[in-house]
Amino acid sequence: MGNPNRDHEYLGKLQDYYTDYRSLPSYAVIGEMLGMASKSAVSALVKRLTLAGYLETTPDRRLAPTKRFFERDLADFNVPAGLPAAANDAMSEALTVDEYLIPRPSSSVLIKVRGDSMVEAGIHDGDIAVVEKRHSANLGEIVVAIVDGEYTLKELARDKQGYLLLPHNAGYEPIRPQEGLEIFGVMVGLIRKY
Amino acid sequence: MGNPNRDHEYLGKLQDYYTDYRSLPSYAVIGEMLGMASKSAVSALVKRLTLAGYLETTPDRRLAPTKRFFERDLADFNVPAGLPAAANDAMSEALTVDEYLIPRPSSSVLIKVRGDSMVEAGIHDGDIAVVEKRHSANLGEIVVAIVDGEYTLKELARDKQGYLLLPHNAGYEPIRPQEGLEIFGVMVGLIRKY
DNA sequence: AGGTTAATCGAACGAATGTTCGGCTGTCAA
DNA sequence: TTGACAGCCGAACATTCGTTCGATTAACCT
Repeated sequence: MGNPNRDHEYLGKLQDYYTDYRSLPSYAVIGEMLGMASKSAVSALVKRLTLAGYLETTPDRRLAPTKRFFERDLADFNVPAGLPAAANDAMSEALTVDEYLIPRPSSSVLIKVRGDSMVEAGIHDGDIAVVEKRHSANLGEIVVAIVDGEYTLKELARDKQGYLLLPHNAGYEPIRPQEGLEIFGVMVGLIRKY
Repeated sequence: MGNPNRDHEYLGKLQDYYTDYRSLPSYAVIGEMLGMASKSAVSALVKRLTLAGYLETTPDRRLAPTKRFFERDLADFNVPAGLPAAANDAMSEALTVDEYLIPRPSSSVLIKVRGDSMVEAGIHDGDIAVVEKRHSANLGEIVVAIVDGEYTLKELARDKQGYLLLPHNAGYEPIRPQEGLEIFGVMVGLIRKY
């Protein structure tokens, strides 16, 4: 072959570039970066990396990194033997916490929780709730509702008299909305910092 | 003006797109996405978003998101009554979820919580703990400790007999390490997904 | 040695890119 | 009402994009 396979090295430089700019350069610039004089060489490289699963083409024909693009060498991890199940399985395919918690940024809002009416559901004062804006919710979901002009975080429930909002704290009473119940959004995640 | 300022809405759609593809579309595609018929409108929008600090241009003239692009609006819970749509006005600050939770990536580990020994501290089975690797901890901190070769998440405490690990669940007994107590790290954050 | 194949070069090409400028329209303040 | 102005349209434009194809080079195989 013309050369030992330097694709891994090339990939590394692309990863560095993307880390710096959150964007991939054009073929011309890639060639410059990697020391290639022709764009056709870059084109071939891109084909190889695409085949290997590191790059892909968006529906509108733009070059974009795949999830695998962000994989790091296992050697970097240096895991002590017997580490408790690291959260890789939980985070599954997400590369960042942000992506894990917020799949649809435009319809999600972060809301700081005030009060202790939900402590028994593991939601404390000062926690941050990830709320997906919706006007409907299922029973049993934790929702941000607007009751008498005030925002409140409770579990959505219903009995024979209609909908009601359940706190998760023995010291609080369920709320029965007087005039209509308006749902602001549904809680889909929780963030806490110690 | 020709229109109320919809830039925030436009930004949201760009964020959604980038979340899906890790790449920004061309002006033509942006226009399609946002319902603009002319690329010049997109060009103007990009200028506005660049001025506002959400976008930037790489050294080789490619459009790229900035760090601020990934910030999320954080609303406080007791927002004054008003139209639900007006809630965006009540944003107090903005933060990036990753930086907020993981200030020191190289020394932090995500660990999935197993069991219910800490439920009364609002830590449930299946939650993900953000753990900062350290070999020492202060009393009262929640730590990942290694006891008899097993990893466990508990509060660090001490009495006249020495160190002990406190569960936060009435059904569990405190653990008194037999031979030495090894600290793996300290819990600094919590992530939960519903 | 001869043959094969992978990686690159160099040049040419049509398609797509982002910029620019004049004109239109709806909103706001005076 | 009038004027200013922000947002958008539409078209023209030079630049840059990524693709393609034939030729060249170097490692590997038999």
